[in-house]
Amino acid sequence: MSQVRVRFAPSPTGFFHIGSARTALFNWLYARHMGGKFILRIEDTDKERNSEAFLNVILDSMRWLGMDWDEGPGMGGPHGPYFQSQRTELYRTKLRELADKGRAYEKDGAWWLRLEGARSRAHDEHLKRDYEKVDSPPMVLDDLVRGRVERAEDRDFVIFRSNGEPVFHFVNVVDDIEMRITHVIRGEDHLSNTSKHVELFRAFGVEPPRYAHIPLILKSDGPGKMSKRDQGALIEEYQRRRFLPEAVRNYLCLLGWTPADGKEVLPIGEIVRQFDLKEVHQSNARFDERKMSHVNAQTLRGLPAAEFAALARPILLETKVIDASVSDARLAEVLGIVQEKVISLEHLPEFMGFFFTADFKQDEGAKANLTKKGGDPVARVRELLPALEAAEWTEPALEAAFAAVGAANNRKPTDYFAPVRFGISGQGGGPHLLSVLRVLGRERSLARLRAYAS
RNA sequence: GCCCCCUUCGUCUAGCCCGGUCCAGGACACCUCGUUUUCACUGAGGUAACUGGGGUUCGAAUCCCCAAGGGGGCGCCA
Repeated sequence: MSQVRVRFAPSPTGFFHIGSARTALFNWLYARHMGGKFILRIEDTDKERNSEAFLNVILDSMRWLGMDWDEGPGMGGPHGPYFQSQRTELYRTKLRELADKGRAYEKDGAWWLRLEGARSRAHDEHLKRDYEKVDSPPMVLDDLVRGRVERAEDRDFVIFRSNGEPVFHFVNVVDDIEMRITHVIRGEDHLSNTSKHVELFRAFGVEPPRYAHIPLILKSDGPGKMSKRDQGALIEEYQRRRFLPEAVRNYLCLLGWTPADGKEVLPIGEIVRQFDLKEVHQSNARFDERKMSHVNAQTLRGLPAAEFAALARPILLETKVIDASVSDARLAEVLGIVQEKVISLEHLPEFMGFFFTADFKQDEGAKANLTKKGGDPVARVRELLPALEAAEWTEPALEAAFAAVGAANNRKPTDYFAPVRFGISGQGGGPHLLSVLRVLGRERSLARLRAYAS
């Protein structure tokens, strides 16, 4: 069997949404799994909306998600150019080829594909009354994910507009032929178009590729498939919100495909190894950002500390939580207790800002919670302070101090936890309190608690 | 209107091809309890589904038919 060649063929509209990303991803996965080629072809035939900036939206997101292409923009390749806008001469040549064969004809200034046999609706006036069903064997498509699908194309259709430009179906097929595409993996919204495409392949006398129509991604709330306008539909949003690209990619894989062993968070190499079109689902999936967040959090936790630090430092610098003077060692100390609790890099600044400044914000919700519980947090801190001041600054010793004060005041040690946390960080949650105290350090911790208690 | 595809917990799904091991398993979310914090961590539990109706069969989530629901396509858009 010859080498697998798949392509992703977006049109640069200025958006790169999650559905396109998933289609690209499945193509990429299949190419990598099969040791084939992944081709990126830009369908920029629509001159109205076509610019370098729009193209870059796509290329940036592709790179961010780690989908590298073997042929296409910036890569070249033996079947270029990879921009349809540069292939217009080819399309004219191919149209002429069909016309010469009698498979294309002109009508109203446009060019139409003539279907074979009785199905062709010639433009003769007397046939124009339209629609009498023509008995013809349906096209049988053996789709790699949907199995046997039957559909008959029963009317001629336009392949070249009267303005001289070819239509999508035509260029798509011509390019797939020229680029030797072996498998077409695309959204189910193209399933009904496939009969047109197969007709075109046959008209050219070329064996059609194998098709795999993958399920669509539905919007998380209302009806219908996800569109550019929906919340969370654009890849760049997740980039901006500092999701890990590998986590977004991982989640996208889960929309329409399931790892055999049920382990959902896994490295891309493992996904490439396991992925197969035969296991792609047939039904549409609803997008769920909460699950994607979960995948993100899990992935974050699994990162080696050095890698986590390399991601965190620029974010903390940018948000002025730290400045360049903060050493790697100090940062590592703080990140060490933060990494397993935080769910997104986006939250890092607010989550750990208090380690680097005493001038932190007080969380109103947490504050309300403190008093709602009935106790007086300031009084608790006052009761505790002497014991902390006397304690050796290690977690076991601090723990013992909490216990002793609790016992002396007939309280649970944990009654002191929330007030202390709030006093030193202004927050209601965070890493384990004893480790926060340890990492924050004795002087800073005590100073903040004294200030809080007064 | 015509055509095509799909249909298991709220959501993502396993199981369906090769009917009994499924009073349906996992994950997210939610709830409860625990972990020396109220937490986004972590641990243990819990609520929750085979769209409906007919068949076939000793037996159906699994096979067949119909209906309903959902999605998509029907353009000189891509």
